[in-house]
Amino acid sequence: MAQRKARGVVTVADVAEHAGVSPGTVSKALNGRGQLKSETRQRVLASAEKLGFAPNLLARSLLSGRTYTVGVLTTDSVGRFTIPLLTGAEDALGAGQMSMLLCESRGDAIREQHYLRVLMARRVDGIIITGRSSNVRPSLGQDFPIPVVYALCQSDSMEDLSVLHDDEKGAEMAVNHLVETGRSRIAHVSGPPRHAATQNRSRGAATALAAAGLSLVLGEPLHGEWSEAWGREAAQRLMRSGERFNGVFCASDQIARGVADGLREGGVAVPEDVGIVGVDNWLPMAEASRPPLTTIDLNLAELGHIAATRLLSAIEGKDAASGIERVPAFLVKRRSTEIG
Amino acid sequence: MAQRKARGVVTVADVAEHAGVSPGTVSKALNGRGQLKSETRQRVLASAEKLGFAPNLLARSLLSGRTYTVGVLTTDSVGRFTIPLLTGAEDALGAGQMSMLLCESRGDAIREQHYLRVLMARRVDGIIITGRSSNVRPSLGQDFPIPVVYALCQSDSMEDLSVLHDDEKGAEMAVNHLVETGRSRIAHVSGPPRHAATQNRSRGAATALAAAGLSLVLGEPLHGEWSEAWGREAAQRLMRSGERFNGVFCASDQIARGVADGLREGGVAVPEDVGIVGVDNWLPMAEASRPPLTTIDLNLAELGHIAATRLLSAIEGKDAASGIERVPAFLVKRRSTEIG
DNA sequence: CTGAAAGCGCTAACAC
DNA sequence: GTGTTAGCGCTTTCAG
Repeated sequence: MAQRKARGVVTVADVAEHAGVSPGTVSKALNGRGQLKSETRQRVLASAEKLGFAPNLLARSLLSGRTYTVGVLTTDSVGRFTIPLLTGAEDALGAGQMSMLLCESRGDAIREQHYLRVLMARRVDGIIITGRSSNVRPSLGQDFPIPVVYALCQSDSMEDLSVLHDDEKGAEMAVNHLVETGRSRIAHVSGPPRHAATQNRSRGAATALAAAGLSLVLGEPLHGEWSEAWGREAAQRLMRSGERFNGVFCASDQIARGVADGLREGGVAVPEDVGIVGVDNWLPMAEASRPPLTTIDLNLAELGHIAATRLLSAIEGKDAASGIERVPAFLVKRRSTEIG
Repeated sequence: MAQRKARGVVTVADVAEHAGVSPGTVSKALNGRGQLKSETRQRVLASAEKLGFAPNLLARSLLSGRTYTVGVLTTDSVGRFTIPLLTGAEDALGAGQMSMLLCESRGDAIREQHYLRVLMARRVDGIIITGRSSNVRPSLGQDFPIPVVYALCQSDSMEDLSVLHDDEKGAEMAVNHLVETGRSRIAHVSGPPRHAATQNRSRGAATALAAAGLSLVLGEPLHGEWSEAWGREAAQRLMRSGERFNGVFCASDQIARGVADGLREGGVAVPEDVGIVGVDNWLPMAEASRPPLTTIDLNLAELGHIAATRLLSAIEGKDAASGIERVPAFLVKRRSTEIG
C-alpha cells in the first residue's frame, strides 16, 4: 500500500506504546472490560486522549460482525414524505449509535438491485425500505439474509413488517370532526381512484359517515389529481351541483386549499358556511391557505421512529414483528373548521 | 464471538474451497488482477456466483484505508432545499461507487461534534457539510484530517471550498427578464433583511436595474417574512402607494404567489398589467399559483452534484479547490410574465 | 492484573 | 499460473 501510517491515524498500538502497556490492555481500558488496575486504566485513557485516538469502527465491525449501520432504500426519490420519516428514523437509530446509509433507487428496479447488493457488501445490520408508492410492492423475500422493515410502503408479503400511516382512521377523524362541529351535509374531494391512499381515505370517510347516520353529498367521492387546481374545480362542481353542503373532507391539503379558494371566490364563506378538513398537515399549504386548514397529520416522523425501532429489535434478535403496523394519525385544528 | 459462521456469509475461503483453488487466486479472479488461466478464472467466478458470494467491503476497506463512503452532515434538519442537493450528490457519488452516510445535526453544535466523531471513526473518505443557514458558518479547520466540502452553506474560511447557489446572478436574470418583457417600473418584494439570500438577491436586482438605466419602484426593497401572507400584504402596499409599477421581482416563490393573489384580488391583471418573477422553482407553489410563476431555479441538484464531484477530486488527491464556487441559476418561464 | 497470540475477511507481495 | 504468507486495526481468549 502506498499510504503507510497515513496522517494522524492513531491506532491502539500507538496508544499502547505511549502508555507503556500492550494493545490488549488498551482495548480493555477503552471499553471498560476485564480487570484493570484503575491507575493503568487512567493512564491509557490519558494517552488515548492525548494522541487523539479514534477507534477504527471498521476493524471492530470486521471482528464483531456488526456494523451498527442500517441501509435506507427509498424506492421513489427522496421527497416531501420521506423527510420526516428519515428524521424519525434517525432519532431512534441515533440513540442506539447506529448510522444510516442512504440510497435512492428512484423507482428503477435495476438500481434497487444494485443498492441492495451494495448494502449487503457493506454488511449493514438491517434495511428500511421506504417509498411513497402506497400501493403494495414486492417483498425482498423471507430468505433475505438480514432484517428488513418496510416503511410508508407495503410489502406484498405478510411475513414482512410494513409500518404504514393510517389513512382510514385519519379519514374517520376528519369526518368526525366535521360532524362534531355541526356539519351534516359532507362532500368528499379526493385523489386519483387507483391510489391506495385515495381508496383508504374514502373508506374511512364512509365508515364515519355511516356511524353518524349520514351519507355523502352527491353520493360519491369526487376524484381528480392531487392538485390545487383540482380542488378549485371540485369546488365549482359542488357549487353548481345544486346540492346543499356544509362540510368538505379533502384527501390532501393541496386539494383542500384549492377547495377553500374555489368556495371563497364563489361567495361561500369558510368556515362559516362550509367547514374544510385536509390531509397531510403540510405547513406551506395548510398555513398559507385562506383560511388556514384543519388537517390530518399522518405522523410520519413517528412512523419513521417506529420503523427504525422495530428494525433494531429484529437486529437484536428479539421477536421480529410482521404484518402491518398502522401509526395513528392526529387532527390539527385550524380556522377552516372553526365555529362560533 | 457468539455467532460463528452466521447465516449465509460466504467468504473467499469458501469460494476457494468450492473452486479448488487458494483464497489469493479467488481474489485475483474476482478483481481481474494478476495472471490467471482464463479457465481458472471462469471456474472461480462460477463458484462465487453459485455460492452467492458478496465480498465484505469492510475487510477490503480495512486494508485499503478507503471506505468509499462520504458523510453528509446537514446542519439544520433535512429540508426542502436539501433534497435536490442529496439527489445531485448521489448521482455524482454513485458513479464512483461511493455511498452516503447521512447525519442530521439540527443546528445543535453538540450533535454536530458527535456526528463528526462518528464519521471519523467510520473512516469516511470525505465529508459534505450542508445546511440552509446561508449565512456563514465556522470552518472545521484546515487540519481536519479528511477532505471537506461545504454545500449550500458557506465556510468562514476561504481555505475551504464552499459550493453555493448564485442568488445575485439569479436576481439579475429575474430583473432582466422583466425588462426584456417590457417592464420598466419594477418593484422588489423580499425576505428578512438579515438573511444573506435577501441581501444578495437585492444586490443582483439593483445591478440589473442600474444596467438597464432603471431604478426600483419605491426606491427600496420591501422586506418581510418568507411567506405568502407577506406577499399579499406587499401587494396591498404597492397598490396603495400610488406608485405605478408593471413588474415585481419577488425573492421567493411563496412571496411571489402571495403577490400574485394580492394583485389579482385588487383588480390588477397578471401578467397583462404586471409581470411577476419568483425564486426557487418550488413546483407546488410555482405551478399552483394563478397565474403559474416565472421563477429562478437555483439549480440545487447541480449544486449537490458539483459539491460531490469536488469532494471526490479532493479525496483522490487532485487539486483541492478552495474559496467559493457559485452554481449558475436559470430562468423558468411560465405565465406570470407572458406577453402578447 | 497484564501480556501474548490468534483471528475477523480480504488483498498484495513474494515464492514456487 | 497459482499457492503461501503476512498484515490492515481491533478484540478476545488464554497464559502467566
